Amino acid sequence: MARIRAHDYDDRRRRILEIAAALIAEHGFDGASMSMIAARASLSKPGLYHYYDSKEALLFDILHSHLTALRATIAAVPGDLAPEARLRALIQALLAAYRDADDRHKAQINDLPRLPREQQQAIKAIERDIIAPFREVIAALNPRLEPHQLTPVTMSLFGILNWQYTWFQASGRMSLEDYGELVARLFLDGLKSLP
Amino acid sequence: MARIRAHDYDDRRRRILEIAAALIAEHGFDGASMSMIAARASLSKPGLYHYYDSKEALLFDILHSHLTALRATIAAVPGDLAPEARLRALIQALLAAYRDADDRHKAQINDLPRLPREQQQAIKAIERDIIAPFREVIAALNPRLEPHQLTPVTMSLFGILNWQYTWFQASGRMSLEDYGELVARLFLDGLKSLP
DNA sequence: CCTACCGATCGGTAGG
DNA sequence: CCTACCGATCGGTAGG
Repeated sequence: MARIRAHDYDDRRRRILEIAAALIAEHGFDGASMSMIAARASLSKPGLYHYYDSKEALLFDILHSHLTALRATIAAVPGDLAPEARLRALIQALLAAYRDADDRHKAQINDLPRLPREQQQAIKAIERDIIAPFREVIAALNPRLEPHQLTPVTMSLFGILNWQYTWFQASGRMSLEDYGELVARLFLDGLKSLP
Repeated sequence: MARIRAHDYDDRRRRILEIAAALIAEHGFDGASMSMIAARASLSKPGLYHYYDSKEALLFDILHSHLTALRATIAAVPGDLAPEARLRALIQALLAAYRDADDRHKAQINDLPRLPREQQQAIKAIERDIIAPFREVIAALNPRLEPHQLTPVTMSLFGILNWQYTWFQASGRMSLEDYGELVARLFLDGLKSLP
């Protein structure tokens, strides 16, 4: 028989996830203890374990929910745009989804290897789903690119986008949308002149 | 009185540093224990502490020696080249220095926040020395760029270069030099057409 | 330079 | 008897 759960169980779980992501981003997966996470969530440690069976399950949920949301955002970008407009829209969608997700993004980059192999592969499969639309529109934008160049070119764009969290300041003189437009121009004009 | 040290003290220390960088890259700073590092280096734990006074000192030496070497490589790039040739040379120099330095690079990206504030700032100062020549040549290549655009454009290039370790396979069909040339073309042609 | 340890804290779970 | 926790402590291991 199914357990009865508090009516706000899902909300509480989500709140714990966000608190844990912030602490893991700050201290690393091993440095952020379940005690710290529990304390920050105003829970006892057994109370925390009521929501997540293990520290590993918590990390998996952080990464899985983050990447699932990114994938949904990318999948929602209209497919019938012209290639150039579509790449702009994909770049803006990804940057917008990264907004306020620095903690999860950092956990993804730093702590994915802390998960067991099968869970890592589940996460990496979602990463590939996110990359695929970019790869396809890049191939459409420059048909001269040879297959073995497509991954390096696509990953160059992801380098730009995934590195942004290390230096971008929302308080600076450039908005994230402006940066998306800058990246789109930089990359599109460079791409056109390849190889 | 100064202790007498083994004639190969510095070599042994360097070997420990490389072993430690590999283990920290694999397991994270907190996940790589001093016992693991000692065992891998065929040392007892107190033996390891003969070479490094603390785990923190070991991490600092990994990052400091890595970034000092990068800075020297960048500083050795001729200053009298034309801007376009100079940017190509800077890109190739940085990628060449990253070769076989994935462990140190990963430690830099993931574990810098594990150091105390002052040591972090010492490392970040070297990072700025590495970035500065890129910034200057980018400004020379496109004088239309406004000051507040210079950091985003420069960091876009560093995103490309610093992300490379996550996907690049030396065994693939593209060499690191070829990738450097691809990045130079992509970035230079994009840069010219900004803003 | 070793074995043998320490104070503390880890992730996880017992009884109530 | 249930769920939803608590205070206390488990076996192991961390850095030193």
